[in-house]
Amino acid sequence: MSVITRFAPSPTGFLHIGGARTALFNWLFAQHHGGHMLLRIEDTDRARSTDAAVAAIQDGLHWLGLDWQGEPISQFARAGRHAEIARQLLADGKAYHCYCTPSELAEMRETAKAEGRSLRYDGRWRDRAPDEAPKDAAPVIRLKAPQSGATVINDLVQGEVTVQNTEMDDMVLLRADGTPTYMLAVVVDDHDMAISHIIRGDDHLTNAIRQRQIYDLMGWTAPHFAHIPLIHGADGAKLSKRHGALGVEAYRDMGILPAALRNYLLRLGWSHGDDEIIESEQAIAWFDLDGVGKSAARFDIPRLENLNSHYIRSMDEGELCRLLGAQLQHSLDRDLSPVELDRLPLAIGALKERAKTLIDLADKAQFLVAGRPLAMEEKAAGLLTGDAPALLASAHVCLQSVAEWNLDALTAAVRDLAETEGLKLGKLAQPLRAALTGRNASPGIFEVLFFLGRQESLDRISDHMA
RNA sequence: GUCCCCAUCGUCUAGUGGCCCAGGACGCCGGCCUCUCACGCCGGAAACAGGGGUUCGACUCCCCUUGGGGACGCCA
Repeated sequence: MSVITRFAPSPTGFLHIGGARTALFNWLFAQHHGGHMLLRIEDTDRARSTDAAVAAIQDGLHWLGLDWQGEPISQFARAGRHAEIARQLLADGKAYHCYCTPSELAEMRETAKAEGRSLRYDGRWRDRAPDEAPKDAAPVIRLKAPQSGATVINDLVQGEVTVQNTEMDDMVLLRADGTPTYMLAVVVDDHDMAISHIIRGDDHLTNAIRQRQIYDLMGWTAPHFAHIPLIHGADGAKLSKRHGALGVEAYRDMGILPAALRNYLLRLGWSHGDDEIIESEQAIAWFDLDGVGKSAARFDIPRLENLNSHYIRSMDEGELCRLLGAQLQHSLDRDLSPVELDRLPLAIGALKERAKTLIDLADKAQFLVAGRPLAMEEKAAGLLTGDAPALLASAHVCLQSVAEWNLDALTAAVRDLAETEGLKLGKLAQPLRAALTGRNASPGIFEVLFFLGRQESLDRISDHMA
């Protein structure tokens, strides 16, 4: 049997981080087994579905590097097929018309709550004769669910889950307006699309029991279920808007790399021994459902940033330069000059060791594109007091005479100067750093001189010498 | 309220009855390296929710309690 999974978001917003992980697991599982993933948009709630959300979800998936087979499938477009199944169930005596009004149902729930029972529909139309139906009311179609025994699913993550049928009511399949409910639509679509494995959040666990009843009554073989635990916010509560960054594009904007987010999301709820750094190719080879844990995980930004810094350091430098250039242009709100552009590949190796995010990287590259006179940070300004200006004047003279502006020559020149002045290197390096970068922390001072070039370096030094 | 699920360091987790007075990673603390900041390296503090069983032996199996989460819509 070939493996076909599906990612089935409802288009009511961006690609939620939890949804992203669900998509990743579906994708990985399909890839691992040589199958493929389908994308189905659960848009049967017309009032809440938007095209913008559909686009945002696809963008998010693309950015994350997850692909699916064929065109996205609109669930709403298949409403006719769903209704057909509902009518078939009705004709077979496995479903029935129910004429309860919304207020009647609300009342039912309240009474049940007051009496401490579960909030279920009481099945009052289940066995009524058709001629008792009110003339002017449109009915819904409800499933005639089994009333005794139990319904069981063998979940690939959660194990065997059993619910007594007395705990469940007759769910609505088709609304009074003839449109299908989610519960019916998922089952029909998953069946028609030949989905072999349903991998989704465990908030759907009890839904799986209800869906199982439909499969059984239709005489269909149910797919394998795998309900993965939810992701919680850093405070342990359910992830919500109050926790800030939620959509994958928010992480992109924070300067997180797709590879890092993938690795992070993978390790949230799934493990392979003590392995931490797992790139996609390895993940595909290793991923399986038995590595998925059963308990919810909290989202931890420092951990994500740590992984991100790893991927920043290990990614192709040319590609990283391109990302850095784009980020710099964005924050500067101007194009980079050819001279500035040329500094990027020189400095990228030193810069990437120090960055946790792309934003961070651009910030640390700031001195490469800053105009004179340099804006001084407070701690840098402090390094330029006392005999620093005089020291810088000596440095200016010394550096002016450097024949070849390369790392070796610059290292030798600065070290020699420190020695002749009788100073520890730090005494000279810090004022130089301040003058050259406007900060008290940067890549090594010889490198900074090299990246900036002779003219720019001398100019920046002269701005602060006595 | 009813039903379902879950429970190892602050966080993510390894652990499938003896290999565990519990291992790794992030974070944190200390040190080394050092022109600063990072990187890297070395070291440290830090957990089996509680109580009963089962067993020669429980982190591992069973039960209860507690705590957390989820579901109870003509939403998905």
